[in-house]
Amino acid sequence: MTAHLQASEGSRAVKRTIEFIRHHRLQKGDRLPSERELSDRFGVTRSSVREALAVLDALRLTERRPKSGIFLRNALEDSGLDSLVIQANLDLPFDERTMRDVSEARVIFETHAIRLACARRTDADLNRLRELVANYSSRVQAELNVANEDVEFHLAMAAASQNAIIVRTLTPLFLMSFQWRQKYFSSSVIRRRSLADHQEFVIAIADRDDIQATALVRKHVHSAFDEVLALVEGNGQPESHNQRAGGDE
Amino acid sequence: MTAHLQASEGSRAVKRTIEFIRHHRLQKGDRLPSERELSDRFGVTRSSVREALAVLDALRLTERRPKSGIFLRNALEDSGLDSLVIQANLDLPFDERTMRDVSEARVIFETHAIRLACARRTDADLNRLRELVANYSSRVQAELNVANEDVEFHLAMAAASQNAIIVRTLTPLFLMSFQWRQKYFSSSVIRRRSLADHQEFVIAIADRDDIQATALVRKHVHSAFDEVLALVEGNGQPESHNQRAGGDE
DNA sequence: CTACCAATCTGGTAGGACCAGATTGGTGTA
DNA sequence: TACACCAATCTGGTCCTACCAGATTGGTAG
Repeated sequence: MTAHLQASEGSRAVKRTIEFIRHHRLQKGDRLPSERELSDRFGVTRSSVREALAVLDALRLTERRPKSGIFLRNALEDSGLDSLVIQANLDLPFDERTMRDVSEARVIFETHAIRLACARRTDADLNRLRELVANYSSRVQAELNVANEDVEFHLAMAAASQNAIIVRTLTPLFLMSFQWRQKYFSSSVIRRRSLADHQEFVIAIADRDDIQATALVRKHVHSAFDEVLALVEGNGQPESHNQRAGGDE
Repeated sequence: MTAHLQASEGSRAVKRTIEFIRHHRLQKGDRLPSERELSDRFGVTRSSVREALAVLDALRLTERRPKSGIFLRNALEDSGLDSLVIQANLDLPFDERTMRDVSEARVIFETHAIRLACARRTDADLNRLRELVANYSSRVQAELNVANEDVEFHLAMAAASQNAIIVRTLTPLFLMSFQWRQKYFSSSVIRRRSLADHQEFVIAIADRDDIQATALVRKHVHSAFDEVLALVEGNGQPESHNQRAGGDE
């Protein structure tokens, strides 16, 4: 449901193009090879390349100038958050700096989301959170992975802030870390600890206790980040790595 | 440089598809017409439709299931922030609720960005901010629009937080409001007031005075939001409006 | 050295073709 | 009547070819 089981040629082209940009250290304003050359280089049709470029355009990474060429609008590091989700889905690695920034941003954003949730949450929000915790709990007892359910719960908390933009901001931060999350929750101990945290979250939000709630965020996210950082350690830098980038097939 | 002067068929197809989703009130899980039907309906080639769908896929709005169909992955309101930028570029309107959420989110995010900037800003950051203010000032005196320069300055402040994710989060919030910004800064009085604010920002950041800096954010953004809301007032709700949706040309 | 023009290159768009799995509706059987 | 099965149809995925017209460029004439 989350991972693209069989990557389409379009997705491949996106990945290859991003790798190309990284490999050649292209900077803002630099020009990419023409569509025809990229299609040769990647071994796919120009149609597929064009689909990929449409995506990169939407992510504000490239700019296609008619009758002229394809140019880098922003450095890879300056594109939108959604591009991080895509890079994650394509198994492109992140550097530690990015992960650290994501963690910090998540604490900040989620802290405020929770604070607002404490002030504005409706009874419906509360019921939904309780449902999610119940479901989470049953999955934990069944020794199932709860990576999806964890995201669901945290987004539901964010939704209780009644601010859709905050939810839409947190979403990519969760999605881009889905793979780490998957590994993270493979531990039964961690699943149980996480469940306990979630239960505390619900209590705090029910009591509108934003002091307790925000403290929980810090604890919850930081402990998770430490674990994840240990897991991902040694996965490789963003530069010059060829992780499963062998032949065309 | 910002607005696409002549929309490509691919962009048109994106716009038409979003309008289709809105018009038919499609919800998460609903199925869209086939590519071939959309291409008929929009009067463009399937290639163009496919480019558009690739974009909508990247924005996590749709999901293409091979040999089956195109389905809505999320409601329009739940897609990523980048989709808001695209909607803004396509002249698709936002409802007041969204604008209010954006304003609130911007205050929250930017407040934290400034706080971090006060703590972490380097001398280089400070120099850059001063350069930008100088440029801003000269443009104000020349009675030029400073919509671009305003975004530049605020993003530079965010960059001084040394957290790239925060910058990448604020970017779409600025970009999606570029049109309002354009109108907003058409007033000479507002340009001067904004310049004064910016100068105060630099002083606060130079002194690492996060109390003053965060207070400035609130004042700066709120006053701007009020003005903008007045400007946009009566632009129409997100439903059933046909703002310049007449003939094909 | 400069001005100018034509060959070339580039993105944009159209249209057609084939593949193979998903879907569906009708048929024949129990 | 109800169910199982199969073939026609539909769908997304990919490839290929062909034009168009503006941007670019390299060589040539002045």
